[in-house]
Amino acid sequence: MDDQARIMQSIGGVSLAGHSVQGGMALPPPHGHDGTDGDGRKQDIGDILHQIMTITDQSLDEAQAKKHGLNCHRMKPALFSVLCEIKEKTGLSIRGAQEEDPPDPQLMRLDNMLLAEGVAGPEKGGGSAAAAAAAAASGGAADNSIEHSDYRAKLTQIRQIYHTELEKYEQACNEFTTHVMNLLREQSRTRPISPKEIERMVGIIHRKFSSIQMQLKQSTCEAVMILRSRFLDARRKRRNFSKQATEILNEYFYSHLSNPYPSEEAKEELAKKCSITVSQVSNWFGNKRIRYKKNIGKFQEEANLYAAKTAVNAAHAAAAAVQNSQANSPTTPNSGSSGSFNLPNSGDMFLSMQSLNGDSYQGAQVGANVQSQVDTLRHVISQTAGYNDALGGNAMYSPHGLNANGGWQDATTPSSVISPTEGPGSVQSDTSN
DNA sequence: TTCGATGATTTCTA
DNA sequence: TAGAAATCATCGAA
Repeated sequence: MDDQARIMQSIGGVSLAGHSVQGGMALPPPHGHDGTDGDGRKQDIGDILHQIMTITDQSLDEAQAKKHGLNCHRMKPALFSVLCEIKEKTGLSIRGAQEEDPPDPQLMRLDNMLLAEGVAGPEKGGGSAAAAAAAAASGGAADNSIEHSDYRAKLTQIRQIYHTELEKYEQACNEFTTHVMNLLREQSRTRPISPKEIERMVGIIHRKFSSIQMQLKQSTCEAVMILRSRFLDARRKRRNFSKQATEILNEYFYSHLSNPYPSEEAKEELAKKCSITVSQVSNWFGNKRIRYKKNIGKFQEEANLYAAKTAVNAAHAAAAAVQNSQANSPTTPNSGSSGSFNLPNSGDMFLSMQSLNGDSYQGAQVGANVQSQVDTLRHVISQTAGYNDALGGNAMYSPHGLNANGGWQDATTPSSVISPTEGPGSVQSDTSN
């Protein structure tokens, strides 16, 4: 029987983890032996194994001394090789089951979401894209910009916490990995630990830490989702438009009552003037049309007010234009551009002014009529608490813009439409009473 | 706290 | 796709 076989026998004799060691092993020749003293070697191996098995029962100093003795033992390299082979074989079967984990789809989803929200990946304005999308959905302007910046600030906060925690985890992971590797390297001198095994151990540690990271990512995603939903919910938190904005919108509405459908350009202009968005202008006109139609009586007073207001403005503009016209070319009052009305609110107003006396305005006649209207209106405004009182039951405006079907008449047929901005004419006759 | 006003959203239609 | 109509949700005055 050769050395190898004898070692096998001995190992088998102590039931070393029940492993049967097969295959050729290149065992180094035992120190100081020529391979003939079989009983002596058997005794040696028996001693070594006995020492190994009883090492836990010994005191630390004693064990250290024994350990040193074992390390120096002539049979140590042979036993070490056997253990290495056993470990290699058992390790392979374990590795086979554990290696090459497919990427976790949940982790991928989390990563993608964090990237999309601007939490993970390079700094790109703290998820400004997401915030902008949400802001666009909300259609807000000034107020939303506040909410937008608030959203960004909170997202930046989440991003900072996420990165700090991630860094902490990575640092802890690296420290722990280094520590374990050092320990394993240290231990590899006394027990068989292959570099592959160390690698595997590192992999296990990394997997453990990435599961912790996943929890962090999950929590971050939840935080972002909550923030996002709160931000989007804020869309419903409306704020009333400023008084000025409402006035501008109302002026347009009542001066275009025959066809209160502003064009895209007009909407943009109004949005600009009112510091709101085009969609808010659209909403406002949508609401206004519906509510006006539903309760015309209720809006009568408002209509009167705005009609008068528009009339005053128009009259001012007209008077100024006439004055200019007269100053520039007294002999030809209606020559050039100054002869025609350049009203701030064109459309109905222009039409109503044209039809004020049945004919279109010309030259000095315009000046006289308009000035008279202005004076009358000024008088009414100064003498009365409000148009309603002054006008009594004689409404200066009646909602002729609506047709029998409840819809607005087509703006392309203004001749059949009596605009509310006929106000000046009506006012003149009404107040003259 | 109530209630009307009002901005926003949703659903439907032409 | 714009607009009508219904509805929701909030604001703000009483």
